[in-house]
Amino acid sequence: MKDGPNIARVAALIGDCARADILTALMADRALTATELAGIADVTKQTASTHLAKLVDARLIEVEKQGRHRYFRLAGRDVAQLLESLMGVAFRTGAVRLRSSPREPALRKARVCYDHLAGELAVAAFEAMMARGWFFGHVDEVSLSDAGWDALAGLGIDVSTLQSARRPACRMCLDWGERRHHLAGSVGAAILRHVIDAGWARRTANSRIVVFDPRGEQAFRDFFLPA
Amino acid sequence: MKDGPNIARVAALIGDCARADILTALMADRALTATELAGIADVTKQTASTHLAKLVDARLIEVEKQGRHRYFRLAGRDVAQLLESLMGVAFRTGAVRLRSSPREPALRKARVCYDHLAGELAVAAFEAMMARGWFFGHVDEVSLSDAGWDALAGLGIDVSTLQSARRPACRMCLDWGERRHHLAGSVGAAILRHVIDAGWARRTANSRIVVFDPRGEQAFRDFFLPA
DNA sequence: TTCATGGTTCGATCCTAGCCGAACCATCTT
DNA sequence: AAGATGGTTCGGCTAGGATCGAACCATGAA
Repeated sequence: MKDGPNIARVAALIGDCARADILTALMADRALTATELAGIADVTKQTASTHLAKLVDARLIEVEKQGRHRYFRLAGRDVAQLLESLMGVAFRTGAVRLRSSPREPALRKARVCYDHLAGELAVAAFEAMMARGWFFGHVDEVSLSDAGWDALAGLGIDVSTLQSARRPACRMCLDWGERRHHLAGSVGAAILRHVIDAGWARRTANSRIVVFDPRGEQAFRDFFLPA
Repeated sequence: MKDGPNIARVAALIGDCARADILTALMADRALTATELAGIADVTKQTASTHLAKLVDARLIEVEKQGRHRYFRLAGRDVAQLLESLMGVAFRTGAVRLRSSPREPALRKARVCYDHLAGELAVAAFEAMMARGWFFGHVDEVSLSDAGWDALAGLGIDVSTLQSARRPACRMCLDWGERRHHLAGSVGAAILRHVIDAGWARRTANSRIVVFDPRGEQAFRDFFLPA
């Protein structure tokens, strides 16, 4: 009957509550894992999994594997814009839904990601290190430069002991709070170890939050984020 | 869990094929009656009636009674914008509707696509315009050049009135029959309007076919497809 | 290695919503 | 008035798809 793009297929995908919740969350929260999204949409993991598969298949979202996690994000600007348009219309027509979502500031600031540091501090530190030329390489493959090697030695981190066949020394890891990368790999793990061992911060019992004490945060900033 | 507008409800409304067809037909800025829309969506009157009631209830379309007819139109610019966004995403993701049935030759030659001209003539005209440097830009973003501006002014089309923040003036639209692009956007719509207003061609009642009369086709070719 | 956790696949259930036939109402024509 | 046409409402049928329990695979931790 018609030619042109099939808008019904796309709209129907967004037209399910669970999937709409997922997409909306990805608009605000940047990159999230499948189980997080299942919680947000208030469905089981299985259900979320099938929804996510459909969204990926339709190229509305993209996935990035990282270890046993899968991080999902919107596939492009046009999808975000489409969602905004939808919100505009939904708002004008009075189709509003109210609920609230508290968010943990401490978790956003600094937390553990597997065995390395994540959060605002970690992202800022990584970007500063990059800017100072401590690393070279592309997105997937990053290596420590001589300058980086020396700098870390100044912290007492001996990089030579971290070289291992089993595990890359440096890796970039997508930060779900910031949607930018922070440092992973054995060097990233060594830095977290140093942060804890030097008494700059401590890990909390049953959460991933890393609590810096004021002097520790200052020391961290002095070293990684010089003005 | 979430707050904000309920986008799922709106998206689900558009997510039905019949309703999507109805909305798409209404994008051409013309008010259509219920039975016309039933024909376009290829459903019975009853079915169309319930669909239209839902769309009106959700304030996506508006209705105007006139005698025993009821004329429907889109409820606002935001709805049109939303539909365009949907088309953009649907097009990028390759969700295009296949229709393999043998085509009427008239339909293949010239027809209405939303609110602009499609078909062999439209594709040829667009390619000739490109070749003559009336446009510049990439695939997704095309703009009118000074030469194009002047040329259209020669037809009596004042491009300055077509500039709108809501809608791109020029867009490329894939012609399903030809598998090549023709011109969409407000400039494309203005050209179709001129073709009709100048008496070069007329739209048919219940189909998308555009019928050129011989002299009109000659005038169209003289202007857009000079030898 | 064994265990725990993140994620997927399968099968079955259940329910929504689209669809149409038929009857009905409303408006114009004759 | 009767007839024709545009449009709606009602009831029942049906298909598609959202959902979850359970079992399964993959990866990291102990």
